[in-house]
Amino acid sequence: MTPAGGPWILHVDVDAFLASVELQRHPELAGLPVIVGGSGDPSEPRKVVTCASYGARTYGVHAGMPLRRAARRCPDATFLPSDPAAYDAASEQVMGLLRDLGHPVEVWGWDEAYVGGDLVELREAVDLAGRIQDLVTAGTGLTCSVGISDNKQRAKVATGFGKPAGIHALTDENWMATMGDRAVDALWGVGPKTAKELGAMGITTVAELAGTDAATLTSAFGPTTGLWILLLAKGGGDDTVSAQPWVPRSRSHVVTFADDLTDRADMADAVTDLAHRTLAEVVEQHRVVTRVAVTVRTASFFTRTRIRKLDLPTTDPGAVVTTALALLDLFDLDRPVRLLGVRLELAMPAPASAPMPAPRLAAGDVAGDR
DNA sequence: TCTGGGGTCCTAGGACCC
DNA sequence: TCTGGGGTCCTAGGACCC
Repeated sequence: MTPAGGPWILHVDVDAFLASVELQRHPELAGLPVIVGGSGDPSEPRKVVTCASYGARTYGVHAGMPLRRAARRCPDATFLPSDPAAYDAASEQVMGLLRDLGHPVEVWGWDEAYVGGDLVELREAVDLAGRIQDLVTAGTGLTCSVGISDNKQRAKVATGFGKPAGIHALTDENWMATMGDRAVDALWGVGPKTAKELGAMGITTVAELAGTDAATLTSAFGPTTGLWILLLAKGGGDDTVSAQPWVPRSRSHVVTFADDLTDRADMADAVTDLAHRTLAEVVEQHRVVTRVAVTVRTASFFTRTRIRKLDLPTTDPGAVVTTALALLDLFDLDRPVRLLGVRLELAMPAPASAPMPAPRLAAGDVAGDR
């Protein structure tokens, strides 16, 4: 008998991606704890672990942990600087292998992708998952975990049960038995804040959330979010897999300073530099800036963002930098600044095939009739 | 032991217009 | 002149994810 659900979607997740790429490049470190982050110097303050190998994870080291704490927990680890170009290349290699299978591949960052297509029988999906694992390992030396379900959110949750290097399927038949008693934040898209708010409403488990009526959730979380988390709890989600390349909405850079800035001129210099760097990348991608945002984080971690729309979409450094500096000036800069950031929002290219929308004039809505 | 960097999407509220 | 109802644009802030 075929389990309810399908067509099936695979979520492919390369295990400990950054650390595993480094282990491929440094075979002598195989099996040893490897920690990627910062410039590779574990004594650096205000730097954190970007990725820990499974060897390092056994010491309690994980992504987001300050490097200095990681060094205390695992003094024998090898600390390596982050090398984005190497991860780009490895990622491209993995995604290329996936695409070669002939199914639609939706890339989700460096180390994740959804694979869709006409996988009607669960058996086919499981077979494909196994082939993907073999292919990726043969082609790159990396291992990956694969989750299978009939939508992306549930497939992603399934992957968690397969890690590392495993395959796991979540279907209508095993969803509640597997997830019902777990805390709501086990759902992909439900985080600590929503979990806390749900908790205050007496809803702590996935099964309880799934049994809550829609009106209760929409009044607490709004019409979109309320219905969405209800759908997630029932095992639902987005079931589309698009092979169309992702068009980024924005590009940004932030810097956390080793020592807080107190001099306004230094802050202006930093914002100018961030704006130039970010814009250069935008121009390289042949994109155009529509809005400029500046973020300031003070020593007390108080964080605020100011944003301004440009009069016209532009790639002019003068316009972008001037706007960024004007935004910086909107802040009270009388406290030490820990972080500054610049984000550039980008004009979305018009879809080539979409026809121009026809002008709409409804009866009784004639221009100038009021 | 203090808390990185790069993203996306949703909601709320004010301004403004019809 | 007052009032109601809708719609869009804009910014701020929150939440979440890798």
